[in-house]
Amino acid sequence: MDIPVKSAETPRWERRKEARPSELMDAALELFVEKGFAATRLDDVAKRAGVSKGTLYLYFDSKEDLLKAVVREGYVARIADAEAYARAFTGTSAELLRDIMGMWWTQVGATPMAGITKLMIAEAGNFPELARFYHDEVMHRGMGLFTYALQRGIASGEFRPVNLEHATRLCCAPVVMTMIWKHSLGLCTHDELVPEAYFETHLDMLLRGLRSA
Amino acid sequence: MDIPVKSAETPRWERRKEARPSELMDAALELFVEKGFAATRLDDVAKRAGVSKGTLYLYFDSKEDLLKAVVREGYVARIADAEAYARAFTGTSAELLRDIMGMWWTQVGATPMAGITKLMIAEAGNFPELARFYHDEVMHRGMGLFTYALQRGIASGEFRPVNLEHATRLCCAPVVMTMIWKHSLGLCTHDELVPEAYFETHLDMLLRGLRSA
Amino acid sequence: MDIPVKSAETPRWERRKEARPSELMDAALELFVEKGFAATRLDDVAKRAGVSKGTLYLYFDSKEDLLKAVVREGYVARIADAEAYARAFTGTSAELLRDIMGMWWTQVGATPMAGITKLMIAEAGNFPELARFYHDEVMHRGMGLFTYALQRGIASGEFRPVNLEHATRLCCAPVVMTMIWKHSLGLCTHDELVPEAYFETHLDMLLRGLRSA
Amino acid sequence: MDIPVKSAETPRWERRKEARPSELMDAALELFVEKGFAATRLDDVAKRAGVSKGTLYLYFDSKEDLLKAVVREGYVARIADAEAYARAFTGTSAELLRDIMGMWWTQVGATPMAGITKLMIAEAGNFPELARFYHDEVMHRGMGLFTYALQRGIASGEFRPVNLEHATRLCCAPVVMTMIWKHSLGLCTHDELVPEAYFETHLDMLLRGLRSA
DNA sequence: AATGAATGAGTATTCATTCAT
DNA sequence: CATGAATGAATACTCATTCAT
Repeated sequence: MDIPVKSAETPRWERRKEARPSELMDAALELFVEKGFAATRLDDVAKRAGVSKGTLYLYFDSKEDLLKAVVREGYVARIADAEAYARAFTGTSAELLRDIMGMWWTQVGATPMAGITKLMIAEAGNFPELARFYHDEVMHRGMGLFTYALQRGIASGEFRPVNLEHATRLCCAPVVMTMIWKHSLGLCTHDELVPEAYFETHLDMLLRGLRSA
Repeated sequence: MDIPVKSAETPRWERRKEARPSELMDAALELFVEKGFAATRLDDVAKRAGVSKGTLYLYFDSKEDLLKAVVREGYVARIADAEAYARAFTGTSAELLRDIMGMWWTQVGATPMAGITKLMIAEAGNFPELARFYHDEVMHRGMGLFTYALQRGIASGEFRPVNLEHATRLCCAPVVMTMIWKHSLGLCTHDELVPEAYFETHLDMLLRGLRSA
Repeated sequence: MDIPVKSAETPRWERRKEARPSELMDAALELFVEKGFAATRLDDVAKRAGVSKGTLYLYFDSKEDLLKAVVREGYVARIADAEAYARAFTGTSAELLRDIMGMWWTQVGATPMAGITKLMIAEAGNFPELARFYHDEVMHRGMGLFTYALQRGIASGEFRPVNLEHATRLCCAPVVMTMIWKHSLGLCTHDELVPEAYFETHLDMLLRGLRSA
Repeated sequence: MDIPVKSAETPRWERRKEARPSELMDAALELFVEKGFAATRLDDVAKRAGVSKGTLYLYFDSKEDLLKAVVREGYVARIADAEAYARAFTGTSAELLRDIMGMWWTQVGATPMAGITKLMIAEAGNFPELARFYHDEVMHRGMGLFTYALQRGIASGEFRPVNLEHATRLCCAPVVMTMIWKHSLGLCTHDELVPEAYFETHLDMLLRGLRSA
């Protein structure tokens, strides 16, 4: 049994109990988004996080469990923040729509986490339970924010009465599409699209469409 | 992929010889869309098409080749038809927008082929070449139809001048999102959404936003 | 994609659909007996049977399934034969005992299958379902043969009345022990023991103990 | 394996310091016997002993070393006691046989240590050196006790002359089998067998078989 | 053309062992 | 002494691909 000589500067490992899970989830997020669930090797996740493969299993029961953690961790807090913001908002509903959309893009759409949406779309068929969680806790609640703003504007007479379900989706679709696009087909083109400007146009058109009278 | 010339007599057991490739692609399409590329087993594709796994390799060089064929097959001729339709159109640009959207939904969005879009989004990262093909030959040309209609309306004074790139995307986003939704998260809920009605609202809002003056 | 040049004399594989399962079970029996269940690698089983690891999975669902097949296959037919023999036997009960014991040793004890007994003892804790099968279908039925002979001898007055349960076990124990011994501790000594002679002594002593009056 | 000298004062938390090795061996014995060597996880051994996995390595060099310690520990002194008892015995040889068998069962067979026999049978193939130790120091010496009693009885004319090797094994087989049974297949049935009564029958039959004249 | 038995590279997962704290 | 986070070698199992029939 040979005991390897340890070099002074590279300890074989280091205790990181608290930091590990999020380091691992960060690494996993990047790879899952880039390659998809199946094509991501746990070896690579571990390597990117700078640990051995075995270490992954100290924190997550399985590859699927890791995916779940990434998805759950990524979103929920952010949505709750936005809900609180909306409830406390006192300006016009048009401003509220603009703010929600802006926060969504800044805090999610422009971050690596936007890839989660693409991921969930790709894997919904393979993880029905997770898909339902994502649908209920992320998509539905996220869309609820827009429904709230629209309803608020209609109630105040700021907007004309419209089908809420439809209008909600019309608010979200361009944002979601942009997030998805960035992580899929957008990878193979050199888009000139500036999301912020695009969303300005979106809001402009939308508000014209919602204007009462 | 050479498809053999069919001999003059057609004994019963040979009946389907030239139908094989598309039967296989149909089976593959369903499974790729449902499970994703990696999670689809060629065993299952073959079983669904009622042939043995070996037979797949008579028609396709590899799993990847099958995916490419499925994607390429999916869009053949349809866009060209729509392009011809648009060029020949003589009504208002609003009507043209409505027609293009309607055809797109009817001929693609409402068919299993809508799943290809989801598929490409999921696999774009792993098959850049295929993604580029899909982007250039399908998405870009498809979006070009809307750009054409918008440009036509602006030129005629029917629409106010808007950023064409942005407006094009705003036209498409709700349709693409609906196609994707149907094949992913939509699977785990019982949506009440009626696409046709939704697109009516979409057009209504859009045209209000485009109205000149 | 390089296609390897095939050498004339070693086809990469050969169709053996009928013969495969028993070839694989033979190989597995040897290794399971020699090394135990856990220490046997399926790679080695495959190699010993002259096939690839994947081929194993064409015939058996899992390592555990392979073990079950080996155990089931090994025994049941032999027991049924012996039961038929006993029922049809017309000589003295002492002769029947001797014959049963002789057949048991010749057809099982002296063959590699004796190792299954050792295997089941080692793995009973890990495969309760299999252990129960073995207990019910092999041990219990095997012991039943001796019970039958003893009962027959007592009924005819050839043997004195004895506790049947105890006597049955006393008949079997030396035979089972010899089988187990051969495949465990016996491996590390150079036993002079000649099983046939030992069983002669066993029968001689046993029959003295059973003699009526 | 060095057991550190215990310091004079014994604070409460140190109380068990010198008991550790045997607590660990007790835990290991139970698990090795129940699951076999390979299927026993050191994590579980440590948990059952109420220590961390690392602690195991303070006392034992490896899993194999632990097994060796468990086996060696199991028999210590007991055989020597029985040998002394036999040498000093002054009654009939039949009584001596009964006593030896009774002590063996009471002090070993009926205790968890009986499981060691099963363990060695299961693992003899994988640990030849340990198997040889167990064979020489336990089985052979244990059987020697019966050989001694038999020889004594033949010399005194109490027993008829028999093949000593054979008779010794015939004495032991039912006892060993009962120990093994209890820890393997016996686990999956509700045996009515009362070992003490069974051994009475065994001795009765045996002595009838040994009776001179 | 079609089959399906056989292959073997690829990967998720386990667990004995190490060692900084 | 004791801990438990970290390691990485080992292995069961999967599945795209091949090719004799």
